Amino acid sequence: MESKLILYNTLTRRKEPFEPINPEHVGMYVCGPTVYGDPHLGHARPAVTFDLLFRYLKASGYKVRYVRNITDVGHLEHDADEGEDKIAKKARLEQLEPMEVAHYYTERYRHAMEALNVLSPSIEPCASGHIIEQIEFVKRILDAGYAYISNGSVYFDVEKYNRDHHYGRLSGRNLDDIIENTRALDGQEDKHRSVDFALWKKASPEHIMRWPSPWGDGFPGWHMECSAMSTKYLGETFDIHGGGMDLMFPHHECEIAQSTAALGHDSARYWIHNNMITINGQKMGKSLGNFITLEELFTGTHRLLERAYSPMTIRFFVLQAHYRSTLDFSNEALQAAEKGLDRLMKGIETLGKLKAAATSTVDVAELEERCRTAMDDDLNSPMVISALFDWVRTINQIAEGQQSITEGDLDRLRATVSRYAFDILGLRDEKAAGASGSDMVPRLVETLLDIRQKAKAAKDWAASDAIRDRLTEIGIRVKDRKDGVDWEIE
RNA sequence: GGUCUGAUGGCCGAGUGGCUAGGCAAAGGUCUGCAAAACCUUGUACAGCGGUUCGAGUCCGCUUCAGACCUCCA
Repeated sequence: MESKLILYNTLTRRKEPFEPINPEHVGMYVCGPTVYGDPHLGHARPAVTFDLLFRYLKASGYKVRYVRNITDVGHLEHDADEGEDKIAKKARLEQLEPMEVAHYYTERYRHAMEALNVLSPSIEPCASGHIIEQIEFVKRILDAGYAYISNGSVYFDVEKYNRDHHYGRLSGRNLDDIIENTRALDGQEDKHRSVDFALWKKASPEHIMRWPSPWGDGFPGWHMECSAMSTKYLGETFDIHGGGMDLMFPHHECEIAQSTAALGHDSARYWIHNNMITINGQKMGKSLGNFITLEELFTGTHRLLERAYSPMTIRFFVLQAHYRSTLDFSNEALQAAEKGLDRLMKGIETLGKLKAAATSTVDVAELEERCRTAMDDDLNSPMVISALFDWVRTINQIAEGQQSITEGDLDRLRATVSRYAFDILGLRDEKAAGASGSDMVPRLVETLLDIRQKAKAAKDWAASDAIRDRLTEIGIRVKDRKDGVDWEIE
């Protein structure tokens, strides 16, 4: 397994060569969605980013076990309704069983992911299905002496932990700063200190989602599921832990503390964080009221949207920026992405129709080399796209007869383009996919074009143009080449 | 206030010491019976000031501005 992949590790704040624990296998855990609302543009970023990593690792020959959780237990709601679980709250408002809500939004999430051509992870565990594992994990932390029981809840003793380890090493904080700057919240009188966080929370009588535990009826704290489920499916040490940058603190910091307390060491070796999507330079967020759901994006039904954008446009838009940069949303940027993607897909269609020649004037190996180097350098998908665009130009030049390519080179070029555009970037030719199923249309078009060619040969421009105009009307663009005619669906 | 990012041409967005990123938009041209498509050409972009260096968008310092996290958040 020869790989030169370099990944930026948030833990060390630098790019490091990726070396899996087991040379053949990679274990990867990514924080998935909380299923109490529709998936939005923000969900697309980590989903596509880690899909890219998943795809690239697989394409590089690794056997990858990719675990992405579904948070269906809900987190605590601190603002309006004290201590009420988010999903329970939603359920109460919509008069549904909490699991009904979770199931509904899980399905919505999966459909959106499918539309974005995000591969299904190897395992998609939900928190509610792993209560036992979470209770066991809490017990281990208690046994290790880094937690305390208080009035039916279990809290992590951050101060004690920090005496033996460094609480804040992922996010670059130290405990004194955190203590100084932590806002005092209501309803936390059971905690010894404000920085302590809940491992298990006692359920109030009206709390719907509850499970029995050694400490009484309650529910797991919101950092617990990731520690418990990653350990269960990937082991006590695994390769990659991913998620959005906003989860770095406190979520991932607490995960590290929990694992270190229970296991004696951090479980993940490479911590990878994707940056946020912004709207007019501002973070997209529920509280800001400026978030756009994926459904709204696909249908164009949001006041900020000039029109609908296809799932592939969104995917391409995300891939055109490096995952560690913020990506600013705008109609203009999305429309540019849409046109760019169109150009790329048309280039690939043209590639499929190229004819081989006796000699090559192009260096096919260059593309593979550029793409691999770019991906190896911390998943630089914009550079891959840039290389592909350069080759679209070359492909068009070949189609125009300005350059030539041999049969062998053509095969290699097709394989490389397909590998990077489809297998690794995960793009999909939506138009071609929509038109497939029957070859009636192509045959019909070609028949008409044959007639037109005869008319052209006879200089019957009226007939020739009539055929072309009628085809244009129904969305088929006729392209006269040097040595014949080509066409494409508009 | 603490911690941490970032500021690139009309727009989006790569690039971390010297070599054209790329896309979109714009202008001119080529090809064509006319178109379309495609191709070619065109932009003295790196927030400001100072420093290091033979050489800086790229390193260092300061300034200004913006954003994120510190509270649920992808």
